[in-house]
Amino acid sequence: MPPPANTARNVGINDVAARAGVSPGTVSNVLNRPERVAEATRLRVEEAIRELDYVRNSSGRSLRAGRSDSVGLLVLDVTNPFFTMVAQGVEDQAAEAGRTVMLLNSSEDPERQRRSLRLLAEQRAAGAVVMPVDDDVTDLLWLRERGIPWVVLDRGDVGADVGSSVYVDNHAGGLAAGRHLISLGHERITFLSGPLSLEQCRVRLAGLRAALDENGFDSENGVRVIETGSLTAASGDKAAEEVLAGGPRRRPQAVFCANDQLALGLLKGLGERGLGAPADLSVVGYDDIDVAALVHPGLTTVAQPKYEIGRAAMRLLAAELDDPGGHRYERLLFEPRLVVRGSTAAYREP
Amino acid sequence: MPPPANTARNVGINDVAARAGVSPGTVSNVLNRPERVAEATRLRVEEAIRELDYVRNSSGRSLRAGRSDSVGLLVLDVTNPFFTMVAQGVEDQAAEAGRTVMLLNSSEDPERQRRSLRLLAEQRAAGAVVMPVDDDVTDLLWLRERGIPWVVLDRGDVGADVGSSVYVDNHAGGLAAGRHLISLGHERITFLSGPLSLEQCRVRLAGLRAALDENGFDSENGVRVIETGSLTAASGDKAAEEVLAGGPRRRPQAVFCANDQLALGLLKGLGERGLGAPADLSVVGYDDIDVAALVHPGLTTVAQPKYEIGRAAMRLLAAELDDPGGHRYERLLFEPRLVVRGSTAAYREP
DNA sequence: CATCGCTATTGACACGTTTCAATCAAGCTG
DNA sequence: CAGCTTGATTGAAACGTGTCAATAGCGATG
Repeated sequence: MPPPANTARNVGINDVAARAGVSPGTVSNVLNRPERVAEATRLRVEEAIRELDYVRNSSGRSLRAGRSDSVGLLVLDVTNPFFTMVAQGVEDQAAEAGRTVMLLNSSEDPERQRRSLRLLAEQRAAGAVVMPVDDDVTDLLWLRERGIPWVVLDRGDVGADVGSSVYVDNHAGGLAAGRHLISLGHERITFLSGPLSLEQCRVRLAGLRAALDENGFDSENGVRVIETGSLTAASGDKAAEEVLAGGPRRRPQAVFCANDQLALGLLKGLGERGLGAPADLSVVGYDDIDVAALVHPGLTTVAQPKYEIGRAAMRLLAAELDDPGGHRYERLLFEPRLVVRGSTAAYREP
Repeated sequence: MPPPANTARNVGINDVAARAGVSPGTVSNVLNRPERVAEATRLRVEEAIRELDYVRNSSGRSLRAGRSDSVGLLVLDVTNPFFTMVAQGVEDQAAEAGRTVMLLNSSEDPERQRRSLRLLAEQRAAGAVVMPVDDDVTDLLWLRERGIPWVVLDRGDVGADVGSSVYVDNHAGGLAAGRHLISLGHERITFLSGPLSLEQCRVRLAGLRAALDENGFDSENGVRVIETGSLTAASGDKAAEEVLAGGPRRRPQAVFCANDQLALGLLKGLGERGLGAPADLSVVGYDDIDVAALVHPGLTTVAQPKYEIGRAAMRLLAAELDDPGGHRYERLLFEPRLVVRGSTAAYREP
C-alpha cells in the first residue's frame, strides 16, 4: 500500500490571519500574549486555528527567538537503570516548566559526548543537563560561551566556579558501605570498580578506605582494587574469577562494588562457581536500582535519590534560564543512604 | 560566581561569507555540496569557519527545508529495560544515517502520547518510530496527513495498510511458553497480565491458550488471568497474594507473566511468603531483559530481539524518508525464542 | 470642539538558511 | 576571432515566526 501523496500545504500563521480577517501579528499575540487582544477577535482567531488545524512551527519560532525552547539531557548510558530514573526526574520537572527534553547519550565515550554537545549548539538548545564523561570541561565551557547554560549532574570534580551542579556525596556512600562491612567483622575487602577514569568510582573507593582508616586498618594495602572496563553486569560476571583468586583462605571476606550492575553480575559469577552471598562472602552494591530489591538474597546497597537529583538538576537549570544575569551558580548536595538487605552478613570462618 | 554575560554575537553564514570574501550562497554550498565549489575557495571558506568558530543553525535550516532532520522515538516507558534496549537500536541505526533521535515517552498514557505526537508536528520532525499505547490510529493518521511518516513498533493490530510496522510474533511467544510448561507436566496455569488494553498482553495470552488447546486442555476455563495495572515489578509483587489464593491444592502449578518485570516482582512476592520457583511453582517471563539471567534461579523467559527490532524500525523509516512516493509500506515480523533457565521445572505433587 | 489618553491592531522587518536562475570567467572549437 | 560550452559564483527570494514602533479608534477631559 502506497503512502498518500503529501499534498496538504502547510498552513501558517498567515493563513490563519487571512481566515480570521486579521493581521499575522494579531494571531501571534493570540498565541503568545492572549491578554493583549480583545476577546471578540481572540475567539475569531481561535476559531480559524481550529478550522484550519493550524500547528505552529517551532523552527520559525526558535529562529526568530535565536534559541530553541527545549533542553538537552546527556547521560552516560541509556540502558543503565540508574540513568533512566534520573532521566524520568528531569523529564517530569521539565514538563512542569513547559519544556521538552531531548535525550542524548554518550556511551561513556568522550568523542560521542563532544558530538552531542555540538548538536545542542547547532540546535541552539535552551540549556542542558549533563553527566560528563570525564573532568575535562573545555567542551562545556565552549557550550556556555555560545550562550547555552548547563547543570552538571553526578560529578563532584567539575569546578563549581563554572556552573551549577547536583551531586550525591559519594565519599559518604563509600564510608557507609565500609563501616557496615567492618561492623560485620570483615576486614579483607575488595573494591570492584568500573573505569577509574570515572570520578564516582574513585571517590567511593576513597570513602571505603576512610572507613578502614578510622578503624585502624591498613587502608592502602588492605583493600584490593579490581578495575573493570565498564559498569555493567557482564563486567561483574567476568570479574568473579579474579575476585576469587587466591583460594578460600585468601579470598576477600567482602566485596564492595562500584554499582549494582557490577554487583549483580558478580553474584551470578559467584553462583556459577558454587559460592554465594552472604554465606561465603558479603557483597555490597551502589545505586539501589529496582532489581536490587528483587534478587534473592536482596542486595545490600547504597541508595541514591535518583529521581530527585534529576528533578533538582532541571530545577536549577530552569532557574538559570528564567533569570539570566542575576543568577548565581549553585551546588546541591544530596546524601546517600545505606540499605541493608540479605547479601551481607557477619563474618564466619570458612 | 555569576555566569558570564552572553555577549558573543551569534555568528552566521553571512559573517563567514564576509570573512572569506565570498557570497553566502557559496558558504552554503561548501557546507552542503562541497563538490560544486572550487578547491581554493572551499579551503578559504573552511578557514573562515574555523576562525569564527561557526556552528550552523538548524532552526534556519529546517525552516527553509520545511522539515527538521531529526526523528522522534515514542516509547511506553523509559525506565523499562526492554524499551531502552530498543531505543539503543533505534539510536545506533539513526546515527549511521546521520539523523538525530528525540526520545519521548508516553508512560502508557493516551493523553501524553497525543501531546508527544503534537510536539513532533510542531517540530516538523522528519518522521517517527512509535510504540502506540492503544489501537486507536486517528492521531497517527493525523500526523501522517501533516507529512510526518512513522513506523509502528511492537504492535500487531495497528493496520498494516496505514504504515510500516515491526513486530515480534507474540502469539508464537505465548505458544512456546505454554508448550514448555505443558511439557513439564503443568496444566493449572495462571497468566499474570499487564493492562489488557495492551495488545501484547492479549496476544501472548492467546498463544498460551493455543498451547493448551492443542493438548486437549480446556483453554477457556483452564487458565486463570490476573490483570494488573502496569507491567512493573511492583505490580508483580503485589499480585503474589492473588496468585496464591485458593491454598496449596488450588494454586497454579505455573505462572506465565506478560513480561519479565512482573515475573521478577512475583518471584519476590513468593519469596516473602516462603515459596519459591521452581520448587513450589514454575514461573515464565517475557522479554529476556538482562537481569533475567542474573537472578537466582535464572528466569525462564521468551526472548525478543530488542536491539534488532529497534534497528529494523529505524531502517524502515529511513527507507521511507529517502524515497517518498515510490515507497510501499512494509511489515517486518521477528520470531521470539524461548530461553529455559532455572525458574521452571517438572511438576511435583505438593 | 479640540485634545488627550488609552487600548487594539497593524505592517514591516529580521532571524539564518537553502535554492535557483542568472551572471561571469575561461577554455575550446571551427 | 567569434561563438559555445563548461564550471564557479552570485544575488535575491522565500521559509514562518515574533517584535515593535506606528496607527487607528474612541471615549473622556478640559
